[in-house]
Amino acid sequence: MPNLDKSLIAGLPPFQDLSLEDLDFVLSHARSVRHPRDSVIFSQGESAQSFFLLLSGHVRVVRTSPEGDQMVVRYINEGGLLGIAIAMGAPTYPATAVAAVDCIVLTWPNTAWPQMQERLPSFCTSTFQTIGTRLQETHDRFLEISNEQVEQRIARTLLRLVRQAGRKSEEGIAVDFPITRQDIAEMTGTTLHSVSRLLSGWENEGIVRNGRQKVVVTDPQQLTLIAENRRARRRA
Amino acid sequence: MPNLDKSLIAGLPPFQDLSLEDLDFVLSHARSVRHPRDSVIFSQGESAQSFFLLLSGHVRVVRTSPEGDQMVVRYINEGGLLGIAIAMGAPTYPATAVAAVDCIVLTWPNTAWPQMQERLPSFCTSTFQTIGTRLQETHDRFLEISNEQVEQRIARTLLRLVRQAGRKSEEGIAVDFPITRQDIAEMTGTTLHSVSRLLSGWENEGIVRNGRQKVVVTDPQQLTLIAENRRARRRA
DNA sequence: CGGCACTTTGACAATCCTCAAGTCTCGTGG
DNA sequence: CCACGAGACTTGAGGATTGTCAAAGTGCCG
Repeated sequence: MPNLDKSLIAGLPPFQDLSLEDLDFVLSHARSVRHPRDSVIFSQGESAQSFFLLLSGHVRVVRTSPEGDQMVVRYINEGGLLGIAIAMGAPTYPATAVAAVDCIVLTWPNTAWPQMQERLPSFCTSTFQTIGTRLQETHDRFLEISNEQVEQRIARTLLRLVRQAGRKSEEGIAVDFPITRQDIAEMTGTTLHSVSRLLSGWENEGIVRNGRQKVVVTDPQQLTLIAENRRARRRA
Repeated sequence: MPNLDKSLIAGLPPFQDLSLEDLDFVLSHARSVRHPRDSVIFSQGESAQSFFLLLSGHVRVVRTSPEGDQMVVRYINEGGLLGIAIAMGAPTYPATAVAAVDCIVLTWPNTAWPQMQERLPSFCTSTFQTIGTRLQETHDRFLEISNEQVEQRIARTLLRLVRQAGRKSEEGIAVDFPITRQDIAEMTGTTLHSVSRLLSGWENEGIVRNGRQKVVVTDPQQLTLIAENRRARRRA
C-alpha cells in the first residue's frame, strides 16, 4: 500500500476539520489511481465495488437509457465525489464516469464505507449534502429544459460550466477541459447542430470564442442576458 | 402529545424491523397533522423546520423557478417521506408540497433528526436510499424529456402514475388522486393543450378514459407500445 | 343555477430537428 | 516531415412537431 500524503485531502470539503489520525484512517483504505483521458472509471450497470474522490482532473458522468440515448449528467471537478452508489444503497453504478482529461482518483473499496460512516459523521453529512445539491441542480435543469428555449438553455449551461470549471485566459473564461458540441447538446437536450449554430452566432457577436473541443466565454454579461431572454433584439 | 399507535408506522420501509421501543421513540417526537385537500404542507424557500411522512393521501411536490415556471417534481404516496431537507443539509425546502387529497401527515421537528439518525441507522439508510432512488428517477425523466417526443413522454408518465398510484376500477386502472391536464403537462415539460389533445385521441382509440381531473388507463399494453414508440401506424 | 376552473378544439406559426454535404483540425504512421 | 484519415465542426434546406393564441364547451361546488 503506497503511503498517501494527508495534504492531498486535508481541507477538501468532505474531510474538512478532520484530525490527523482520522485523515490517516481515511487514506489507509484508499488507493490513488491514474486514469488517462477518455478512460472509463466505472460503468453504468456495473456492480458498485468502490467509491471515488477526484484528486485532479475532470470527469464526465454519462447516463444511457435502455434505448441507447445518452445525457451528460454532470462534470465532476477536483475534490468532488463520484461513484457514491453505496451512499444511496444502489447495488450498481447508475451512470458511467469517463475521464475528460488525465485524472488522479482516490479509490475506496465499498467495504470501507461503513467504517468511515461510523467514525466520520462529518464526512457522512458532507456526502449527503453533495447528493442533495446534485438532486436540486438536476431539478433546476429539468425546469430549464421544460420551459426555456434552446438558446437560453445553452447560455445557462455555458455559464454554469465556466462558473464551476472556468479558467481565466487572455480572451476570457475558458471551460477547463475539452468539451464537444455533442457534449453540450447532451447536457441541454438538443442536437449538436443547434449548439454549433448558436455558438457560431455568438462568436460573430463577440460573446464567445470557439475552437475544437473548446469554448471561451468572452462576454459573460451578454450571455447572462441571453440566458434570461432579455437580449436586445437587433435589426436584420 | 397525543398517543400515536405503533401500528401506524410499523412495517413501513423507513421503520421496518424496528423494536417496539424504537417505534415508541420515533412516535414520541412526532405529531400527526391533517392537511385538507389543496392545502400547503410546506413551501419552497421556507426555512425547513420539520420533516414528514405521509400516513395517508397523496402529495404533489412542485418546484418553481425564479422566472415563475413550475414543474411537478413528483407525487408522494402513502408511506413516503417528504420535506427531508435536513437529510440533505438544506436550510430551506427546495420545493412546495401540496395535499392532492385530504392527507394525514406525521410531522417531526428537525431537532429529532440527529437522535433518530444516531439511534436508528436503518431508518437513516432507508432515507438515503429514498433520496438516491429519487435522484435516479429524475435523471430518467431528464433522459425522456431530452430524447423523446411529447406523445411518448405522456404515455410513460401515465404508466408511472398508474403503476405507483393506480387503483383498479371497472374500466381499468385509475390514477388514485385528482390530476389535471396542467399537472401532467408540468410533469412532462409540455402544455396542457398537447396533453388534452393526446388524451382525447387515446380515448377515441380506447386506450384511456378521461374525466375532469381524472384519467383511467384501460389498455396499458397499448400505452406501453406508444411509450416505446412502437405503435402500429394507422392510415388516415 | 351561476360562476369558476378545467377541458376541448381549431388555426397558425415558429422553433428546432432531420438530412445532407461539406470543411477543418489533429494525431498517427509512413 | 508530410500525407492521410477520423473525428469534430459548420452550414443549408426543408419540414414536422408542438407551442401559441383564441374561443367555446363542460362539469362541479356552493
